[in-house]
Amino acid sequence: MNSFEIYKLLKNHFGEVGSWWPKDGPFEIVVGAILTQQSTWTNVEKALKNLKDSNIFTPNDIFELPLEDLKQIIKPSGFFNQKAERLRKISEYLLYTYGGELELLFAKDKNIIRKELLELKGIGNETADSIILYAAEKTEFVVDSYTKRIYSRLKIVEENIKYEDLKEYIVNEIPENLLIYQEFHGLIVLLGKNICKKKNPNCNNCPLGSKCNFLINKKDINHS
DNA sequence: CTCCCGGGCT
DNA sequence: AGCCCTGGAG
Repeated sequence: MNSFEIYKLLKNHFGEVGSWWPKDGPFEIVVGAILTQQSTWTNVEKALKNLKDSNIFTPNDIFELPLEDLKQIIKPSGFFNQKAERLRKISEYLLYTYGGELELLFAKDKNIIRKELLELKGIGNETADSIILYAAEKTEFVVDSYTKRIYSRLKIVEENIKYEDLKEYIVNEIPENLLIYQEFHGLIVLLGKNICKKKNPNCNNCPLGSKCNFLINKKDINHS
């Protein structure tokens, strides 16, 4: 089973997820990408709502906000000490380098954008790719822990495959198309959080169930 | 490998 | 009470 078949099965099961990432402007996507690291989206939404309620919308708004205030505002998303400092640094960078205009950064080639993003503390592979895919809207595929878990349970790749290797593997099996990249990652997240869960996976309702023998393998291990 | 951390789910 | 969450840095 190749990645495009997986995509189609997931889309069939979950339906249209569209571009999936909430789109209230590119900067909010950047902020959301930082806040959602190792945190649930429901908690991120609380933090994003706090930001809106405090009239914080731009890199300038964040940079001018006292750090302690920012920490309190984003607290629900967890890791708030680190995330506040990183958001502040990133806002400062965008402000000084691009006058706060993300479009100036996004006008560059996606490989350049990626390199620049990765130099910022707090932005690693997945966050950089999420920003490029959903905020800059360029065809950069996003891989995450769900993707790794699903692909390794399907026995398609090894469990500890590197980020870049898994990304390369998938990209070579699907059309280079923005909406497909955006949707596929969204569908993988839906599967990973609702069905192919870390503990107690719901294999009975899995759209990939017939192609996957994760539970069977697990039982074999438990019986031996 | 360990720390960072609140909130939701079980 | 314990586990997990759309990671990243040191």
